[in-house]
Amino acid sequence: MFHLFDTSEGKKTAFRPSDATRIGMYVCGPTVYDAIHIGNARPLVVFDVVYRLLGVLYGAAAVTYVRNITDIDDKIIAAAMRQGIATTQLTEKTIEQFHEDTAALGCLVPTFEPRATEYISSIIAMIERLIAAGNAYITADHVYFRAQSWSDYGKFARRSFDDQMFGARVGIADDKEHPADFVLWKSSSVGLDCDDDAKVPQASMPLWSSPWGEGRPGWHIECSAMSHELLGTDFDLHGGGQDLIFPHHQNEIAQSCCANTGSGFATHWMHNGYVLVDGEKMSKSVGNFVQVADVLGRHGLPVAHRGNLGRVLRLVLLQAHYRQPLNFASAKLATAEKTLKRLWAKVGIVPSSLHGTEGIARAEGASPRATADPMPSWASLDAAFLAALCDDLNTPAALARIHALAADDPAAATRCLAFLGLLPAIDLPSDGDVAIGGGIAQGATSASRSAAEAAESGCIKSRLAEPSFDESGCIKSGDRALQDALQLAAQRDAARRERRFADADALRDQIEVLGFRTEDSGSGQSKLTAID
RNA sequence: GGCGCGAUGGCGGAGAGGUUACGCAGAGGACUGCAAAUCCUUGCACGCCGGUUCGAGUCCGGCUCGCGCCUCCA
Repeated sequence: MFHLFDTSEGKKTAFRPSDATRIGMYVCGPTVYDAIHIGNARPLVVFDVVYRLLGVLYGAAAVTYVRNITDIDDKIIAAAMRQGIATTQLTEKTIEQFHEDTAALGCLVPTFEPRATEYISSIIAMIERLIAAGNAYITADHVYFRAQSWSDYGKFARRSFDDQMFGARVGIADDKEHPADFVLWKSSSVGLDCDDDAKVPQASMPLWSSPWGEGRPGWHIECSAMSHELLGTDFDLHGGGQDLIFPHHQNEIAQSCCANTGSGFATHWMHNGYVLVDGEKMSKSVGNFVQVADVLGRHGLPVAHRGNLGRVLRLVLLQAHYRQPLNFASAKLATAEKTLKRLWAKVGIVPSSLHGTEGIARAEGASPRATADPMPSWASLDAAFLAALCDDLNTPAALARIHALAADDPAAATRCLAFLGLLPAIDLPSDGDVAIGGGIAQGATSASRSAAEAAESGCIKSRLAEPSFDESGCIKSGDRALQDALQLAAQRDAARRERRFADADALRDQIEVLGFRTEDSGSGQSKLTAID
């Protein structure tokens, strides 16, 4: 049984779905005005593992995973204005980029990925119910949720009205009845709520008509509306970053419980810890963020090569327990890359390269374990591995188990790696909408193909006996440095054969200048590896 | 002011009242013409002060330092 630390209870509890054949899971997705950074990537990866785990425990078909896209927000409007484009143009572009990033990170595609703009009528209906019930009120420019109208307000986030420093960070709008009230709907007359110059209402603002005039929804209401539409009044698990506990999730709960009579909303809540930089929270406003695209090579690489760097970042994110703060540093990527390469080699997977350079690895003697079921069943997964994950998603312990397994049961280790989404994927589909699968089942097929292809492609052999370098067909004809290095490697092989070791060492130095490392194997075969 | 989190070996990072976490780096060995890779072996630890206990990284109390949230945030 899966045990998780439930934010609403403040302790570890058993995950008890109300109906084990219909499990609903909702995770707050991105507001699409800019590419995601590593802090945003953490919940994507963490809850992807939760999704996989629930799929294994209850059956993939039983789990409905909803991860929304917030495509209407004042920051989006402001960013689009700054760039001189329509908001939809910006959101489409950003969503495409987002899908590329999540695919590189090895995340399965959620069951539903609803967009706020597609649920405006549900949002309006919910606001109407809140007004009718006295939980919301209308001012000249806004519709507000009346926080004090719900007696449990603040309970979830453990905050009382009396103890708060209202306006600690942002100013309090003067048409509110109480500082804790929050916006459900903004009329078209209200300017942008953002830091830059576009604070006045703009003609180009996206607008929807409503009983309160033309306007746009507030921030929290869309998640309540979408989860209600797709998962129903009550569902099993709601997740997100710790910074969403208050106010976002508290407000979602308040809205949903008030608008849907008798609702308890989500029964379990999980929140991941922050990604830090030099001990401080990574955030856009501080400017200390690293985008996922930066890690993947700033779009300088073909999509096919970004996947494995995404897997490296995925490993970095899974190496710490999800509730712990994670201090990001590029050195962690280097360490994780080394760890991952070794693990793959140990279980017999040889990806062509983690980087964009034409990588060369020798596949000989290393057979892909693609026969292992890449998205294994409950029964085929190592029990200790599964137990670690079931213990509040202890991925570091699960990874330690994989290391132990790699030595004496590579096939089992490979199944675990596949389950965690840590197999190489050098040929991700570029169209993004397929990513690595439309669900757990497809994800499996695709991951298996990737592993097999990883082992088969991008390899080249240099033999002492017959130095024929293009037999594998993996050499890029246009790659001068590689061709030169291979020539030198042939000469070096000959020199070694003739025991002219001084010449051989000199040749090795020359090859290194070209960017390749020479490695000799005991069987008299040499191999080249691209130096990072 | 309120609420919450963290401190583990050189680094990262689990665990948790008595027994190897694990990874990376280091050391020694095997292998190698030399390297690399690989394999084997190995050293290194629980912020500070008290307390409970036969026994405390682990429980209790206090302290120090760092961080987060209090209506932008994943």
